[in-house]
Amino acid sequence: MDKLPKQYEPAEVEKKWGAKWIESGAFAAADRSGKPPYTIVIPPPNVTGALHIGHALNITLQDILIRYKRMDGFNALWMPCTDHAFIATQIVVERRLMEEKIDRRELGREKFVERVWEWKAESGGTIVNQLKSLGASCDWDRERFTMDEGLSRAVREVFVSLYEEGLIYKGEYMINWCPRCHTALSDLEVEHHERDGHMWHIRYPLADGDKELIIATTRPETMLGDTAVAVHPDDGRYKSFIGKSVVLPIANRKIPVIADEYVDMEFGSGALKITPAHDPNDFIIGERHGLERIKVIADDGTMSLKAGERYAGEDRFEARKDIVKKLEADGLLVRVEGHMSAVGSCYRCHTIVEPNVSMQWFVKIAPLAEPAIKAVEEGRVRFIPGHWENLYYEWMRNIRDWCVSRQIWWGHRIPAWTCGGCGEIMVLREDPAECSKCGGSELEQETDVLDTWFSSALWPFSTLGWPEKTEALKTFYPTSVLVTSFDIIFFWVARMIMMGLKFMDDVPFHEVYIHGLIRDQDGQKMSKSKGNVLDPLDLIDGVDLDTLLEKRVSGLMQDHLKPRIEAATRKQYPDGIPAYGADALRFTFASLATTGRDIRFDLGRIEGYKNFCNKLWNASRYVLMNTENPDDGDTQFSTADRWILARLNRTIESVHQHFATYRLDLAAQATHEFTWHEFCDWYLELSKPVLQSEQSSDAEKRGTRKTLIEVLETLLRLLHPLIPFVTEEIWRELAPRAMIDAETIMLQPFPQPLEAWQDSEAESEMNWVMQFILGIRQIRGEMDISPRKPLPVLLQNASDNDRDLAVRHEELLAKVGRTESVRLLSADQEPPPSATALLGEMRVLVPLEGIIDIEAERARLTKKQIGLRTDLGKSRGKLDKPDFVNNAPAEVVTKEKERARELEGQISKLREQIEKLENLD
RNA sequence: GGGCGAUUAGCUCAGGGGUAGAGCGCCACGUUGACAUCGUGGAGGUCGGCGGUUCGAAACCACCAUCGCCCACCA
Repeated sequence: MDKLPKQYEPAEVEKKWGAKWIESGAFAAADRSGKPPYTIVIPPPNVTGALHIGHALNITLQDILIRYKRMDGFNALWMPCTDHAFIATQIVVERRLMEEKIDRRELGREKFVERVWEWKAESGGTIVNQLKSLGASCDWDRERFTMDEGLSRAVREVFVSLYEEGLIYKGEYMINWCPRCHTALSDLEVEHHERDGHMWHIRYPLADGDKELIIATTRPETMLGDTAVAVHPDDGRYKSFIGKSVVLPIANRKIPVIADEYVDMEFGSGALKITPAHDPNDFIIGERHGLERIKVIADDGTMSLKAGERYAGEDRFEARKDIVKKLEADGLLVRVEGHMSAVGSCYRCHTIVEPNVSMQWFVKIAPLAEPAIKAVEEGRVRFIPGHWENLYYEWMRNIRDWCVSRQIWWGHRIPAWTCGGCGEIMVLREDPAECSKCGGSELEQETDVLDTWFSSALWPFSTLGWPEKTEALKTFYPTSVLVTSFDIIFFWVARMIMMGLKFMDDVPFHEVYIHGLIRDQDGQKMSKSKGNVLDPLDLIDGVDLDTLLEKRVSGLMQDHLKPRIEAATRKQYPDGIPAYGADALRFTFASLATTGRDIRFDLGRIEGYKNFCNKLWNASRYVLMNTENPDDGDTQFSTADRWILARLNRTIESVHQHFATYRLDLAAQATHEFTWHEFCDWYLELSKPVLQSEQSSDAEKRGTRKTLIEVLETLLRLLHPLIPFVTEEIWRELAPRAMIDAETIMLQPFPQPLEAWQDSEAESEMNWVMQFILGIRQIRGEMDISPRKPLPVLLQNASDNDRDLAVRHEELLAKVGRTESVRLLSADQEPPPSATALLGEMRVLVPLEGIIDIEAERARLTKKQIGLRTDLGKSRGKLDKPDFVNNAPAEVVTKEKERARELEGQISKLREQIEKLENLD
């Protein structure tokens, strides 16, 4: 076989098949067998750069499922897409512009957006290449981008319909404002982190008289915007204050003391400053009491003119310091204490967000949430694992209106126009030429864009052509399963369910398979700023240390982290990362995709699975070498032949089951176990005596050759979804020997269990052979006998069945177990001193003379005996208890009794054997 | 303040009311015509703690501890 090198080299094979598959059109959805459609829509990766290893996991799991279903005959569609990821992408491009010393504002909106499109082309290309390297069998001809024409039309259609229905409204409300990104954020886009802060206690003197209220605050700078102080109406301490005024320090404004039940009497002094323009609660209280909203912090995070000349233009955190100083100087600061509080920050740039009152667009969400909750309750959408449903319910039942407008440039522009003449606001499907009310032509389009998740929410149907009633939409909606990680259940999954139900009148998918998040070896979440990200391509192709270092420290927001990241990287990958190949990476992902939440990525495992690919490769070389000249004469199948088919059959059954329950880890485990430990370790070894022996007939040889081909060919198909490249490469060589003429394994049927392969008789017979050989090996291994030395073996107390099997499998025992001879002892024959293995009631004896250290054998048997005694003790302990015998199921009791009896038998046989050895001294 | 998850061999993780598992690592032996990216054998765990249910718990229940995560307007 000069064609197949001794070692599997993934690089070339993967490159070759990656290209061929795409050319062949095998990835395209097609009704090939009349089975129903099976659809997965990809969670669209952001066009912010390259995919990290978490994406690679997500992609791999989907590809495994889609390849499985495609082979299984379904009309399998995997929709590829990328997401414009508004803020994230805008930040990336802004940063690149900064490197060129260009400010986005100087460039202007139009030019800036052009630059983003350029970036999108580059980044989108990188991503698609990464996907292809992983073997992702997306239907590439259908590839979409959230901002392409069709999807943008869908966005607009949805926006306008919701507006017409009154489910979208514009208004001035409290929102989260990112002073760096200069945009509103939805509640979800704000991350809360506990931070060390302070609580300042400040005197607010009453306007009349010498009394005062003590106010506690964590944000003194907002006091400049206070328009009231609130106390609880039932608070005896302050009843007399209600309706009076206090003088707001520094600002020297009079503000009223109001009563509101929101105030917690127990907390602090029981008096609360009210800043309706900069605190969500105060905003609500302010609405209740008709309070003025004074916006003292401007959109860029500096103090506004309304904060007074002294502070205007000063950064909000600087102003905080200055205000505290001033209060202290004026004797108005009572005390300061340390205080931990959860501070919100922008999920993209981590700037601390400012609660701000602002004119924004909102989606009225409750009417959409209700049916979405019901869909999950009724099981029309099922989460896997199921406990994620709790999280979904929790959020959906407390959901608040969704702020969807963003003050940035990159994204779907809101289709609303304001007439300069009459002020009419129009929300339209088509760009208007004139005002619908006054006919004026001075129309100004809304500058805001939509939350990126607005378009993602439509993804399952917008990508299939909606609002057109396309054939694709009819065929593939609702999709089958959504594969994603838990962190976007709210952002994306919930919103897709809501929008799908609203606009398609059906759920967008039936199942949501939630997989874990990949963490690094220390359990840390992978992130660019931690410098612990891994590029899937670096695992596939390998990377040297210098390149890896360069990748990890370039484009870092915080330079001071560089040395630490460098040191950690050098320590963990002193020689860079070797090339493992895509199959090894995929198999690793599959085997790590357990039900838990986190996945610690462990290089040890990927190395093991690279070896697995090599093992399969070499097993295949063996099969190919031994099946070169097939002929179609008579065949006779050995027990081993029947056994391996029976084992294969069981493996196929379990793989189907594991795929159905999304336990790809178990599917990987089952195939790994079969391939390595049954097919390679046993069957290939058992096939050698047959193929190499002069004694075996041509029919027997044909039987074994045929089985080798049949098992391997089936196994390749079974493994293909997990490790597509290496299986395809081998399969192409092997297929002609299996009389299969086809271009690709990808479209071959996925193996099905066959009744004809079931064979429990062969399984128990082979079990005997294997136990026999294992016994001999154990003696060999523990007695330090060379594996090459053939051993004479004597059988004592053999049953008829034992005799039968020993004769029938003499050849296997000789070649695989390396026995020199196997002789039966009759009942009255006294065996020579021997090393012993037990096989049921039979003793397998290896005469010691000249071979074995008697003392060592005695020690070995004694040790074994102690182990068995411990087990027997436990077993008897159970059987001696009447409670057990009376209450446990009869079946269990019987089994336990049998077990005890067997242990007793084995112990006594060992004892006799030990005694014999002792008598030799 | 609510909620979720995890805790099993040195490491990474499966499992699951009746005999404690895998891979890697470790020790010993071994270049037999698929594979040294390998083979054979071996060592290694009172399954986080304390109770409860049960004939029987590592598994089920309650509580606790540790770690991780999500949600949350107590200033």
